[in-house]
Amino acid sequence: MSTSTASYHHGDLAAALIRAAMELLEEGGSAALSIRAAARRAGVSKAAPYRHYPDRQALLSAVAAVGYQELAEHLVAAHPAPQTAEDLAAVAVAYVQFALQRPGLFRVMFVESSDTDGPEQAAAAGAIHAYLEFVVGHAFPAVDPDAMSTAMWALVHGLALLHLDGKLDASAPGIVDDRVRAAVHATLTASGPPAR
Amino acid sequence: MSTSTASYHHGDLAAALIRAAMELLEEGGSAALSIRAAARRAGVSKAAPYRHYPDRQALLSAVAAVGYQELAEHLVAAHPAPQTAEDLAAVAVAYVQFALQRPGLFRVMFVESSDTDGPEQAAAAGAIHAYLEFVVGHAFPAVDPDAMSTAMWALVHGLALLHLDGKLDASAPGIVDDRVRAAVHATLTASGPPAR
DNA sequence: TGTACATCAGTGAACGCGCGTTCACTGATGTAC
DNA sequence: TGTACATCAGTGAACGCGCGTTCACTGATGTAC
Repeated sequence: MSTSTASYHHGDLAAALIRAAMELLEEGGSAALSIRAAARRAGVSKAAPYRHYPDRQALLSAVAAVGYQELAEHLVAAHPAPQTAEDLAAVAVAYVQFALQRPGLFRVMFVESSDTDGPEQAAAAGAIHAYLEFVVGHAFPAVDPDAMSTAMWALVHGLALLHLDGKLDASAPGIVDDRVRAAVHATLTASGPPAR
Repeated sequence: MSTSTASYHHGDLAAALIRAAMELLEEGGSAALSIRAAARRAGVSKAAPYRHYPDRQALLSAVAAVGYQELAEHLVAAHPAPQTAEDLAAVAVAYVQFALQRPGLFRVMFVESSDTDGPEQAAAAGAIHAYLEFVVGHAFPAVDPDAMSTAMWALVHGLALLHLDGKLDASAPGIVDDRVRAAVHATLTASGPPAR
């Protein structure tokens, strides 16, 4: 818990606070992430964080920024250059698994922001969208690539949150993966509406 | 604000508290919904709500139950018996609009529950899924109806939350509707993955 | 190489806040006879 | 029809909580000369 040198000056409090905040998020959800709790966990006084973050929202934003970074890495790791529907499904599974494994972080990234999401947040969201557009466009040349990639993002995002919020059964790990894959395939292999 | 008879006994505090809670939700989001605030708004002492709801969570659950009812009515009103892709898109638009018009309520219904969601909540979620399955199954006989309806739900749910959380532009009302319709059509008219 | 001093990153006490919840209570209601 | 009494739905004061944030402060660091 303590750094190598137990000095008066912490050394890298800014980063330590983000780390502490992430841990709090994993343990107690976003409600558990307070400036005071982060300070406590970093072994520092209640007021110390204000040297690095002007207010609570700033800390939240910083955490979210790191989260976006990690999500991006996680997606790329699932499949660097998806070509087929299976590849795409693997990326989708990765997205949902990220949310399920780090629900607090995921919520801070996507659900807590609305009010004061800085340019970082907006850029990160744009990056995700752009990445999906690229990936979907390559793997799946649809009639309307923009609509298709938006749909894909909404699909995985919706699956993530419905599982997270207990609206879809996520009790066993395999179930979720299968459901995500099935949903992606059902979406991609639809054959058009019936005659009217 | 006051009921017809300004008596010591309220008359129907249980319902009045739900109404008050809904208003608070519209105005300040779920964070603004406290037992105390609801009591205040209903013109009653802080302790009075405990005659009707054992704790905060119980009030939240009651509010969510009403919300599910209203969402169901809203969807049916959009189209009683969807047959075509357009009909389905109309229902999808209704779902997203419900979320955008009543964000606080929508969040309580879907995002606040996880811990202690009673059987009501589970039943309501099941009802939504069943309704979608019925609707999607009739309008769109896919290979895997269950996967297709799950995908549809996740799609609209994801669209709702991405707009709600500012990840997709929702500044003008028409934009959202168009985007939802485009996403639904892109999903339903996909023509299968490219050869591999 | 040594010292004076500015700057920086912490401390700890305090402010005021709204919250959930409990408690002994009291006024209103309605029912048994 | 009238009265005694049980029950019910409120009151208001109080508990303890953790929070965000501010403030004057002090110890550590590093730089100019």
